[in-house]
Amino acid sequence: MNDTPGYRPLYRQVYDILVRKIAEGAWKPGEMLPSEQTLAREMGVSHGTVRKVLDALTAENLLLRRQGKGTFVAEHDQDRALFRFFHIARPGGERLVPQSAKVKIRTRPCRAIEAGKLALRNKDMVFEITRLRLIGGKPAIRETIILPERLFPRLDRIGDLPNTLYSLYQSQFGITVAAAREELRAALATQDDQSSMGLKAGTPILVIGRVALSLTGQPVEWRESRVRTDQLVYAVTLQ
Amino acid sequence: MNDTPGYRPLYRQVYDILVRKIAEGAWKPGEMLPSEQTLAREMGVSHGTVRKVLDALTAENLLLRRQGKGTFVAEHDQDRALFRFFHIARPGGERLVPQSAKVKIRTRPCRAIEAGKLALRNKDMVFEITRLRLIGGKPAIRETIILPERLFPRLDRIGDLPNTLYSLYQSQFGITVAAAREELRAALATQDDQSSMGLKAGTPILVIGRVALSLTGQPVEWRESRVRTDQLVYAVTLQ
DNA sequence: GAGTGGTCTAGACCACGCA
DNA sequence: GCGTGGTCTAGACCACTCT
Repeated sequence: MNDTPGYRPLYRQVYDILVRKIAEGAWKPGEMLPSEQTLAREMGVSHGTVRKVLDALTAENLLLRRQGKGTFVAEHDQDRALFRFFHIARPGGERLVPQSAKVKIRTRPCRAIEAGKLALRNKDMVFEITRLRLIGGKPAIRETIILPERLFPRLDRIGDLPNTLYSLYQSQFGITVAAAREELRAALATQDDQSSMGLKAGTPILVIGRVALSLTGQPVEWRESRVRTDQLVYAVTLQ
Repeated sequence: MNDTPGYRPLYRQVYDILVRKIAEGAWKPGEMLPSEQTLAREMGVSHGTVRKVLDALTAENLLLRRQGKGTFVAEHDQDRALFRFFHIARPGGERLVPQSAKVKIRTRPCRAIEAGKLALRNKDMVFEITRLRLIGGKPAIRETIILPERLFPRLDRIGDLPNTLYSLYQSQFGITVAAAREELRAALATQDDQSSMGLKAGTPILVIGRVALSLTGQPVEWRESRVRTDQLVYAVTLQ
């Protein structure tokens, strides 16, 4: 019947249906899904098959299950989810929550490199957010964030952008960041880096480029973070 | 009855038994495990419980399952496993296999910082391996690798160290690297960096520190990689 | 006590690899 | 044709949460 896979297991079909419904907002972040029994009945499959899918989605941080309570759509401002995409830490591993300062937002046509990262056409309009992030009260990261205007209508009308943007994307625009690709390299602090973060000329900094992907795999944000790493590191665990 | 977990599900017990047996070398890397049916019978649990555990171990890259053939202990020199701990790539994502050059090995007492990373006592003996890594034929990474002598007896008697050390650890010393913690920061190229990799003074480089952990969570290797990132990046996917 | 997820079982049938 | 893993089912019982 189908051509690409030739055959799709039942649990795969159930998986796709649930992901699509979550992406469409059939259940909002934080809301409870129907129980396993109910889902199984509605979809005409067994308890075990539904369970396998719910377990997989939980492992992917898309759902949250609590015994005795129910299965919930994961929210970005929850516990560990906060640090899923934030990897700056003190050497040794201690993670700190950064504050945002000097937040600016403007609208402009996207540049070629941004069009490539975000799968836009040249000159499509984007929002450009720039901000300074403080760790322990001291300037530590300078960020530029590019968002397609089409996906975030009237973003610039929002008064105060919150510290954790991904919660905003999710609650205000129905966009859940499900994955990200990052590329890291070393560079020298520019003039702007130096004045923003109080660095001397010739200081090396860590530059992190990130493409954030939605539930459907669509690129929704391009971000460049310029980090001073005299007191901080980028920490990652490989398993 | 127990205090810490209070209760350990059956599948958790089966999981622990299998990990221990693999760590002890009951089955060597590349060898086939008994079939699901056999394991279930021997352990007195059901097919489904064994299956749940084997699936989990497969997801952790500890086992490899092939329909129609069997379940095998994963090897480090297999396909995707090669890149599990190697994240240097060209911008955009293309991964290249690095070559090793100028490999040197010596024995010495460990330093305080290494003792901390590897949970050694001060002055425990370690092997220090230094090497230059070439990507596309050009010097790109300078590495220092510290190994506890106790875990790698007579490592210095091995003539040619292979390009992929983790395969060697596994095949010659029965040590499987199962996870790693990395910390990245930016630094300026040292004199040695400059002469080894042909860099100018004041060039920023990426410094990657890594502690590699065995199946049992024991730290077995400390490594520092100094990477030129004018043509390369450190690429990571967050999910 | 009712409803939820968590564990565990027993068994059926399918798809794949190999001799 | 046999043995392997892969899928799917139906049902039992346990553990947790809330009322």
